[in-house]
Amino acid sequence: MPKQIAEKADIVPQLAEVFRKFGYEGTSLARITHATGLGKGSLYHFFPGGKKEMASAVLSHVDTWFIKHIFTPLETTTDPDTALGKMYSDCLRYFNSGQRICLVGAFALDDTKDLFASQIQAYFTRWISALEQCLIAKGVPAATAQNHAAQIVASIQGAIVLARSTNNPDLFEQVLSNSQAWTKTALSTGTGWRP
Amino acid sequence: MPKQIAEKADIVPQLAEVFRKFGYEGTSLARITHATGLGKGSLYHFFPGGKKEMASAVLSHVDTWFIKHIFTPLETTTDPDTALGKMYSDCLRYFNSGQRICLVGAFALDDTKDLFASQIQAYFTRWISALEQCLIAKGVPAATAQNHAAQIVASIQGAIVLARSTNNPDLFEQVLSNSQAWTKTALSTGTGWRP
DNA sequence: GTCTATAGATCGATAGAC
DNA sequence: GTCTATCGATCTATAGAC
Repeated sequence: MPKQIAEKADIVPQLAEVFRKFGYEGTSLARITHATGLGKGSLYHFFPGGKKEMASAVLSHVDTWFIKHIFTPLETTTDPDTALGKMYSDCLRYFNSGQRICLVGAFALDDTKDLFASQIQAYFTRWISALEQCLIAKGVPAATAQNHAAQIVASIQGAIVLARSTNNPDLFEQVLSNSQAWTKTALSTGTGWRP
Repeated sequence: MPKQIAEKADIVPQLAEVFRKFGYEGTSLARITHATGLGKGSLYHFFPGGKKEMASAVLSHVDTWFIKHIFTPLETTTDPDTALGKMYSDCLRYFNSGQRICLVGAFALDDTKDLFASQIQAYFTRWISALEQCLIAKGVPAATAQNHAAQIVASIQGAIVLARSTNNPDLFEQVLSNSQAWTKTALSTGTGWRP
């Protein structure tokens, strides 16, 4: 018989989906109790800091996932092309072709940003930096690698917006596919890396 | 002496900044009354539909601005390069180097999207379509023009996220500058439009 | 056209029984 | 650890005086 006792590790992913769906302000404790099946008493037992601590735990959970599956592989790979391909395919699955938003990016777009500024900043600077290292390993000049890394991350974030707005997951895959092709072929054009 | 009577045309831009700052859910009527100096009675006089009608009016206002300054020039120009340059510079100013968000894009990232689905979809499909026409006029093959148009719009939307997240407006300008350079030079590389 | 007063619901958070 | 009951604040929206 399964234990009746909830665990933080089980709750956080459920919280994540609620925050994803309604945003930080739109997420009420009533919606959380409904989604998790836990009363407010239980929630405040796990998260004494209330809603803010719940959202912060979700951001940390997201960050941990990206560190493991995206950032570290990019930073430590000896096969940049494969690492890049893995990033694109992992992002495609994680963001479910743009139907699942990036919570960190969404929080950045209103004053929720101020509540979680350091977590949001750390996530994106790490992503861009990891990608930059991988591009340098691939042979991109160090002077422009950061530019291109930012370009790629921006494309992914924007692709989520477009796919949701137009209700067209194909648009997400299209933008990522273009971005990937551009990254892949840019080094083999004779004149070297171009913007 | 200026008339004491408020006009919708004066209120909507003020509403826009409130929705931009706090998002749809985070925008309360109390915050709106504070920002506009108008009581609830006045607000409901102009917007009988309440908060939802206010947000809808803001989206229409944004859409009208983009139709005039961005979409129509792209669609009707006989000088594609100049039109593209104007789009980039207008976006740079409008989004204030990423410090001012795209309200349409922000609304698309949570369930607010469902409330304004048709307005959000119309905005982005028009933007991509206008850009596609301009790229075709520039000589980009019709088969790939839509892809590249989506890529550019995604970059701009993502650049807002990045600039805000990293608290670095330079990143916005960097991504837009890269995107522009890529668009500008892609046709003059001998092998034609890539990727 | 603008205001205040207020309704009725819901908000985040707490207290205390079990 | 989980629940219900409840607090005070805030929410959107309305009513009605001026």
